[in-house]
Amino acid sequence: MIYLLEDDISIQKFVSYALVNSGIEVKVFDTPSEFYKAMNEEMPELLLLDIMLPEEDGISILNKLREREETKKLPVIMLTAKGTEYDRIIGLDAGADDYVAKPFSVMELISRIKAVIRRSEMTGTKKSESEYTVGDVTLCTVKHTVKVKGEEIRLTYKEFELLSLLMKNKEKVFDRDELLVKIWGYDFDGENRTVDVHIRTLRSKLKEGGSIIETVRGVGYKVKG
Amino acid sequence: MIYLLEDDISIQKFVSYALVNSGIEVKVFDTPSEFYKAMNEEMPELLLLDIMLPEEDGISILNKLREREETKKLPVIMLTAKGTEYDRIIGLDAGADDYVAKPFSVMELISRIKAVIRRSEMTGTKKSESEYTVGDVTLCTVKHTVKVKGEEIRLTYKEFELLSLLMKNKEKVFDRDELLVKIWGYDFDGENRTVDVHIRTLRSKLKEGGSIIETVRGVGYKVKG
DNA sequence: AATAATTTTTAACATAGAATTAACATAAAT
DNA sequence: ATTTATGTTAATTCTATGTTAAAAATTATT
Repeated sequence: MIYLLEDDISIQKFVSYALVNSGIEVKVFDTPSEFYKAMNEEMPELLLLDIMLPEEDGISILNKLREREETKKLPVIMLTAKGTEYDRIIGLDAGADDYVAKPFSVMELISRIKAVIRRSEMTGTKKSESEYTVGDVTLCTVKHTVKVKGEEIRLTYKEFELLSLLMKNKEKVFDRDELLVKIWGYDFDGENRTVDVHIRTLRSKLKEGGSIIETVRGVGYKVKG
Repeated sequence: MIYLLEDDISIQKFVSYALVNSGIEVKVFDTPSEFYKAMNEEMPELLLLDIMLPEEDGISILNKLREREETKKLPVIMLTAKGTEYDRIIGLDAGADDYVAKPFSVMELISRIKAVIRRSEMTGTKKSESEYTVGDVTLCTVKHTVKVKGEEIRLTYKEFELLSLLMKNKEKVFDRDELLVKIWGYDFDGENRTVDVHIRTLRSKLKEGGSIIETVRGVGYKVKG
């Protein structure tokens, strides 16, 4: 779950459309107060924060977040109006993890979000957050490695993403279209069955560990818990 | 992690921008009291200390630091207002490791910081923190040397920084943008592929040792553990 | 200041590796 | 038994990275 704090409606629409299409959940807030309220209920994985906002500017919000222990390490990407050097500096100064200058492309935003999340998983050094184990299979997002009974398995990019998504959400069934959107992106217009082939190579590469991936006939695939 | 104790906002911004761009973490403090509080929680690698401060001047702070056993050897660089001979002398006298006169350039500051840290690593004789070995490759940040099977390899600045970052974080995958930010700086707006070329020359210079650098297809590079 | 040497970056092309498709095989459901 | 969904395989297409050399920028030298 990602939070977007942005008052400009057109950007709100653009961003949430882009993210939802990429299988990323978003909650949008117009004002800092709404955002603060939500933060007390559920913590997002990442915050997209506009610099120019009503009530209170983005930098000030960021500073507050960095002061509180619970939000100190929350990954934040700043959305800056024109990518001016000044915005850049103060954004970074306050400890943003990245910044994106408007106007930005969907692709750029998505890849930055993914990169920041990967990095934050890394620096968190919370093994718990970067390492997932199911049965004999252990996956580490930081090192980008997968081990089955201690033996390292070489996976390609898509294979890794696929396994990683399934393992992070074990027990949950993903249908093929969902997987396509989340891993291949909304603009992928290829065959559905591509997923099957990847599942097949995954199972075969994981050997004994391959049995953690279950076929849910008529629906899709899941990793059993 | 470096601490900056400085009340002038423009210098705060300038310095932290410069450091973050060079992949150095900074925490900024406006007042001595904030700084002292932080010192009890986490000790920095180095302190950038302005001479003119509210509450208590820099020289006095430095003297206090030198009195306490835990902070006796903390590397300190003084920031002096005009670089007058007078400030210079008392700053050094109190045991600063270096001083930099405002206004200073980014490059100057960075290189001084690195020099002071390098020296302090040296006298500390903490081999553990200045020398890294992976496979046949040994890198020493103090001497700024790299050896493969005992044979010394000449690396350029960027090559060294790159190898050093990867070796200090072995197993961790860095994507190209991350490497660009950490080594080239935030404002580098060149090609992504520049990284590849440096990786290539590194591998080739390291000969047999080059195999410690792994390509993680679709993501970036890492040094295998 | 001019020149030479070195380092860094860009750009173009080559290649290895991965993703996709399509065709056929097999197993589950009706 | 027939239909439908998934498994399997291998050829094809596409993409990321490797590689090279030249241009640009930086630094050292005269």
